[in-house]
Amino acid sequence: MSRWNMHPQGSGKAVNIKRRGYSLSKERIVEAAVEILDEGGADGLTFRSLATRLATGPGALYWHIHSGDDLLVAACDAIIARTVEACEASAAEGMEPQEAIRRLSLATFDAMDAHPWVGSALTRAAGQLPVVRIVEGLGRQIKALGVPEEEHWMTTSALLSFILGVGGRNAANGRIARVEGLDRAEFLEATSAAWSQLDAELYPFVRSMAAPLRTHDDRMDFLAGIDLILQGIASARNR
Amino acid sequence: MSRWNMHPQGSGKAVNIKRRGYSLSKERIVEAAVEILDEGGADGLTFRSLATRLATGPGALYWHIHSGDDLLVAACDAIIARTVEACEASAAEGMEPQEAIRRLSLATFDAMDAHPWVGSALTRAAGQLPVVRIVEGLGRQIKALGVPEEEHWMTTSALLSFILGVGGRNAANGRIARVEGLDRAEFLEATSAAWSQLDAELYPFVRSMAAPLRTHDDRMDFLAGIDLILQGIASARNR
DNA sequence: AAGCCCATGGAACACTGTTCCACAACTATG
DNA sequence: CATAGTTGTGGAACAGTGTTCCATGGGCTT
Repeated sequence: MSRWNMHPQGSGKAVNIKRRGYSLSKERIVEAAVEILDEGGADGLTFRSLATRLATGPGALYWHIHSGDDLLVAACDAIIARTVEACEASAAEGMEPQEAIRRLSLATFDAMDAHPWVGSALTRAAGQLPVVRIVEGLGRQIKALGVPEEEHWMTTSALLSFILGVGGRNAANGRIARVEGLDRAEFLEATSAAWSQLDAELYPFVRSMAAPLRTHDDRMDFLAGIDLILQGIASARNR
Repeated sequence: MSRWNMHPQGSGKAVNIKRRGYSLSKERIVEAAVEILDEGGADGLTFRSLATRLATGPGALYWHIHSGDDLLVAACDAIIARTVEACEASAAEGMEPQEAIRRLSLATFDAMDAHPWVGSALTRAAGQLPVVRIVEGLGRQIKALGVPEEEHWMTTSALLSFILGVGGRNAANGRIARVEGLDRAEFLEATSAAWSQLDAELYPFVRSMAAPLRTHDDRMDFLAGIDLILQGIASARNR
């Protein structure tokens, strides 16, 4: 049931300083978790590594956090919350819905690019707060776009799936590259090399993508994908 | 480096019967892995459970499989290979590219629906054989659609991201439901209930989606999303 | 028949998430 | 001010994981 609790801070009462010079709190734990995730990816975050960084034992963490999933969702939400907030704060008054969707999507992409673990965490946090924040931002604009009500969910869901799909893919790439000890360029180079050696009869298209893969721009492709969907929405309206 | 090996069967020479009445082989191991995955989800597959089912020890498996990732990718490919193959076999001669894309996408969706673990495995197998199979199928049709060459990768990638996004999301839902001990209907009910209790000021849109969420059809929404992208592609061509 | 090598499967290692509990530190009460 | 109670702590222990290692067995070649 705790999975369905949408309010990550709990009752959030003030806590006093304890023996270690500062006390544990969900905020402080999540903050440390984000640092570890940024440094070592999702595989680097364990209750041991987190406890070590906070100079405590694993058991103490469970007083504030109910499970590993809970921790990951909270860390994810720490990033997404500030991303969505910053995006809304900088939104102009009379902005076109399409432009607002582009901005929110790009902001999410950039957040997942800066913190690759967010991509996979978001997928695993289906229905949880961080996803809710994004859906809310997208959905309002879909509504403003004049999409018929019975298509609100389908349309929003399509955008969300695309965004999470890209994020998940990038996260997976990052994870593999990290395990393999490669940086992004080397990883693309390796994939490209593997693709160019595929059977020419069976995989002509993928082979022909080996070269473009090396130089393509993830961010531009992402935005182009968003525009594809937005155009699809627009053309569905004008029929 | 083994990660880049695109040929899952290795040299694949015939193997003779050994002491257990039948010998281990990558095919047989993968077959057992798929059974375990179908029964218990991704969390149910461990080298121990697999070894037990095959009446051997974990060490023996490593002679045929190089790592857990390797195992998951091979299992995933076993499903995707036959899915793509069946789809191509049933494709009519003069079929419209759009229709071919719809069919391949739906076939992939249905495969991920029948084997929910495939959704997450596919994401983690970025650039590997199973993804290559899907990209090849999509890409050919994109080409047939007359999309300009410099947009081939972006367009194919957009479709792929959407498909993997949906699959990943469904897989995550399934995983959570399994952990929580819920079936699909109960899971949707729980999510819907949680959404309807969100702050009305902060999340009006998500709240309004609580009801539709309960009755929506994943498969129809998926297909509608594909059509959105296809329409986007078409309208980009006619400008 | 001897030797060889592929393949096997069990033990061991270093890790994981999670639970448990003795105990410390702060708060409220008599 | 002493005492009792509550909240929080952190280390130990449990059951499990992926992976490596290696003594041993089976079948093939010479």
